Amino acid sequence: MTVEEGKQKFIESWGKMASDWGINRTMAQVHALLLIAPEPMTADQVMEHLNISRGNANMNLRALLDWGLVHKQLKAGERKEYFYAEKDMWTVVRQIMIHRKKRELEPMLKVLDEVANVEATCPESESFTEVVKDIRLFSNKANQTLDALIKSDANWFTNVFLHMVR
Amino acid sequence: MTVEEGKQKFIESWGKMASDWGINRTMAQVHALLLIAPEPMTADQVMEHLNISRGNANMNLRALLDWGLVHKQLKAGERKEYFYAEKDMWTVVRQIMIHRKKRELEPMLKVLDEVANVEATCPESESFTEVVKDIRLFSNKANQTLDALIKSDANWFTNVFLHMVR
DNA sequence: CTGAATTTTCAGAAGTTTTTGAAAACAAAA
DNA sequence: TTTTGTTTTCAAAAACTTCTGAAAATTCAG
Repeated sequence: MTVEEGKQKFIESWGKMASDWGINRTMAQVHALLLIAPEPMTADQVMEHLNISRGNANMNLRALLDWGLVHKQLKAGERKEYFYAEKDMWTVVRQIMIHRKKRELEPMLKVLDEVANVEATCPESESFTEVVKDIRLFSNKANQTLDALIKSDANWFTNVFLHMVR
Repeated sequence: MTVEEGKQKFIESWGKMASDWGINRTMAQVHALLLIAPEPMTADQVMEHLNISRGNANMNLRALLDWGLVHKQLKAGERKEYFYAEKDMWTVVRQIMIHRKKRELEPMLKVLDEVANVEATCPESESFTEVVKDIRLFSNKANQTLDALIKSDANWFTNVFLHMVR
């Protein structure tokens, strides 16, 4: 396999995996492209390399900036913006956790809190309140774990792994 | 809020969250419905409750069985199949981990292995092989952690949490 | 077997998400 | 101020996913 083929394959499969995870395929491909680029790239280079339109490139670069997975670089004397990816995997994962926790886990917790206050009068509702209580407990634990995880450093992962298999 | 409103809200937001995670919204709603149902339900009851077609109900019940999140129950003297949800949250999460690890993480690991063997001749490919090596290390660690996690019991979560915030 | 109840399938319809590309907005240089 | 290079926006088109419903297949009791 040549380097070019390898890059191609990497970008493709990074995009595929991301779309399984509810993340736009193109956004992930742009990320992958910048991850393996030796130098920061312009929007035009991204468009050309991935064969996507200007609008698409712009939107996804913007989203990646917003997620903190890509950064801007301005070169002195140039008007074009250059983009480069955050390459530290631990930081990448942390940014994704922050973003998705806020967007997805927190609203769910809010609903669980609301719904837990249902008057459990009829016996028919027993099952409901019990399941909700259970999920609520679990989700709160997940939320706290994520909080701690986000604050921790790259070694945490290894530490937990060792702790777990021990 | 009445019990009925609560159930409604729960089903809706469970579906919403799932679709953020690349899981079919209806599949998650069927799961939510069965989670809070006091008794096993037939396909007809599911259809009626969620206002979906027979085909849709059938497909999603099938998928849930396949993911191990819902089980079948046959009642003596009845031809209809009854369905009930796996209610233990730890088991639910474990089943999801097993399924997604196989479908999503493992193919990525395979690609990373292949791609890591690219001949790093030109200096241009330095950046590529380095990033790939990094991601590969990280993903393998994640994979091992998941394996251990899948084998472990419900207390693991609490244990790790205590270990982490300590 | 036969026939009624039930489940499964799948082609086309409906719905949703992503992409395009041209026009508008913006920003720096002349 | 005007020109030129660059980024942003957004309505419409394309692509993709999910859902429907009727027909086919299956299952089981009689």
